[in-house]
Amino acid sequence: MLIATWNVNSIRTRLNQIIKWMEIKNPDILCLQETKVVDDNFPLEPFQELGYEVEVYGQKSYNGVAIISKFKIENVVKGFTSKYEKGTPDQELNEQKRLISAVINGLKIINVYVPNGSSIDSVKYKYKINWLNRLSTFLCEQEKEGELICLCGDFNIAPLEIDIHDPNRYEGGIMASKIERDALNNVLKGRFFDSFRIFEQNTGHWSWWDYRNNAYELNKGWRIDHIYINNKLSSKLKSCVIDRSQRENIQPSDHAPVMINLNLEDSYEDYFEEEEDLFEI
DNA sequence: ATGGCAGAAGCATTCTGA
Repeated sequence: MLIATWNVNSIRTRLNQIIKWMEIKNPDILCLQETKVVDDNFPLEPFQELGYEVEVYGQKSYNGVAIISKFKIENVVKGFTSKYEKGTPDQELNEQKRLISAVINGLKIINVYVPNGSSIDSVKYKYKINWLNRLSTFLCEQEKEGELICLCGDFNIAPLEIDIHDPNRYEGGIMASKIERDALNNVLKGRFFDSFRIFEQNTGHWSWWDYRNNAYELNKGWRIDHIYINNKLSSKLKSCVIDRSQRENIQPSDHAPVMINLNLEDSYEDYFEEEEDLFEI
């Protein structure tokens, strides 16, 4: 099963290149961020014509996330589910459409667009940390024994120094500060693993290049788009790649898609569980 | 230290992103 995440920086502007990419790569599940459109104006038909189901959670101009899937999308959750009343922190954190979750083929997909935070002295930075802390409790609420969970999206955080082209210049700043990384690690709690780092330990691999200053041509990038998988899934992970070719499109997104391949069939664990079930009968 | 590039809204220019 192929699962991809892509900050497309406007679904309507990027539609044709996304469709073309899907026809080539044939992902089973595609998680989008920064769709920048209200749900009624999301272009569903091109994806449906390719045989996909679509669930969207967007707003005007900013943010917006979507899950596109070849398989039935179930148990959709939009925003942080909350039993609290208006005026609570949850309401403020849900005003920006940044989280959509669903169950697909028994696999829980959580697609996030983490706030950028602007700069570390900004109120937006506080919002980012608050948002990540709420994501941490959301994830705890979502975790069930034995469940397969994939947490992916644009995290706007370089997890390590090696995820920045010029750490001397950027370490400690926005997307590279200790407080952000601690908040991210508190979300992951040691139970979720960075798919990309299971296969690649070297620097020089980026998922985002600034539109400005010729950053792509100079290969001055950051790795801020991630696919995290929990323990249960890690034994099924076959690959994780960043498709930087999409950053070379005419009028590209500033992000490249990231994709994992999971082998959900024929795993030893599944076989073992089947045997266990038979034994119980 | 600042701006640079891009998209949306909406029609000149501002806001936001990372």
